[in-house]
Amino acid sequence: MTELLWGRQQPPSRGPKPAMTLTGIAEAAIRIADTEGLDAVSMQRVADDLPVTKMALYRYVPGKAELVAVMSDLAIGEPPEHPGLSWREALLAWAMDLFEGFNRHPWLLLSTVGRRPVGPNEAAWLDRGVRALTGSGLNGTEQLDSILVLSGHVRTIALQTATMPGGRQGLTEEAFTASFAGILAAEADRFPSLAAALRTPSGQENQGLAFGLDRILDGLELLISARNA
Amino acid sequence: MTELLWGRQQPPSRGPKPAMTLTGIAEAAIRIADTEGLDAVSMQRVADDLPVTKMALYRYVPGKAELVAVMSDLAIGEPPEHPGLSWREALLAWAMDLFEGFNRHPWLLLSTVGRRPVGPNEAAWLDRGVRALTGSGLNGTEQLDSILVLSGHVRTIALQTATMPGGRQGLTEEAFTASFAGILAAEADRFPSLAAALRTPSGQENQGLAFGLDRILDGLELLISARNA
DNA sequence: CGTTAACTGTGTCTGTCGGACACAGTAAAG
DNA sequence: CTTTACTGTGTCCGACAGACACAGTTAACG
Repeated sequence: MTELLWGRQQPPSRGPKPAMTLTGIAEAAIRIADTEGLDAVSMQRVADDLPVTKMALYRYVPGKAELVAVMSDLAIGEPPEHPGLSWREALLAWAMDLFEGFNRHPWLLLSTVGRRPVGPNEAAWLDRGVRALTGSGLNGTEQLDSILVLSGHVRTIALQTATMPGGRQGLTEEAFTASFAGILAAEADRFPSLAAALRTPSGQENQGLAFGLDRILDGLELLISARNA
Repeated sequence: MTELLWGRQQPPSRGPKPAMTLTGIAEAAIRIADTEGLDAVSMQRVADDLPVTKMALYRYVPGKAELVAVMSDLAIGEPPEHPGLSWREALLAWAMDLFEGFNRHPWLLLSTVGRRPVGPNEAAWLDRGVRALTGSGLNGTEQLDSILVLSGHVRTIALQTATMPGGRQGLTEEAFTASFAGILAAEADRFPSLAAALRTPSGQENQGLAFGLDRILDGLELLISARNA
């Protein structure tokens, strides 16, 4: 798995030249996932697009899980550079870039859940995040935990706002809030606090993202200030 | 879907008495998911455990997605009560309870991703969370966004630490960090900040959970203090 | 320059999955 | 006692991941 992700495969000397490349296969899979959703990515479907038979793919990829891992790392790509920013500005830009990446490929929210091998691009993202906190007074574990909180929040908001192609996410944002409001109007007495909170008009777009990032960064700033005092 | 979740189904008058109940089916599915993982929950598998034929289940549930929704809401259960706490203590307890719930049923981390209909128990959790912030000076949207940040962080940490039965999560925590460290040792020059951060010894268990919760709650306290000033 | 060995792409097959559909048995309403 | 609605069941289908054997192709080696 890690060998595939990091490109640690020596090219074979004998035998016919491979007609495809691993990245080519992954790019085809990404194209399908972008337009039709992650559920539409099957070995058969990817093979049809290349076009090649399904079993030919297994010469390049041990299984579907590995293909998803490769296409995920390829899709997130390298993190953008933002030189000359303070740690707070850099972390904010990092989080917004990550949010944009999740919006560009919403299926990443589904394919990158749980413990899994880290690919080179994901490692680069982690490196960029940690780099913003070097010299802040936080130790390495705290630096990693900080960007974990940030990325977790970005994921949370992206999952709520993203629209998945292919109907994996059956409800649109409006349908969701509408059905939620309807249920809660009928059961408002059972959930008084929640019903009251839902009565206040929601703010602008992506308010939840900015709100959480501001709170997290405020909390980090408090800790960093205490460390440097 | 919502009708099922909220028990809005009038019992039929004519015909034979149903031999099963929706909750009985969901409990069987929960038992399977707890011991063998979410992937082991198939219509056939649930039917075999009851025991009944697969198609009999479709008399109670329109499809598998609905079954998963029902079993998820049933598994998370009602939130524990913690009377007489400050808003910060109450939110902390709420987050820890949620973390415990995710640890009791790790498959909830997989079955409750993305926009989906809210069940009665999940609504109760939201209500308890929001209740802690009533009277804090935050408006309804901010209250909801606050518990969203907290629950998102709990999810993030639970996903990293939880061990899924059935091998859905192929890597143990040790195997993951070991492979990660191995890769990064070989490519330390490409990711210097990340490599440096990983060199510091990791702290005690669940440090990431406490770290993030402290930062988020600190940030919230800052905002609440500003509002009340 | 042949021979051989390794590698490629392919076709066939199996087991599992969710789900559609028709059918027979059963129990309550009229 | 008939009708009607509901139950559980058996059969069937298409899609899926993947195992396996096989034929064609190309580079290394004698």
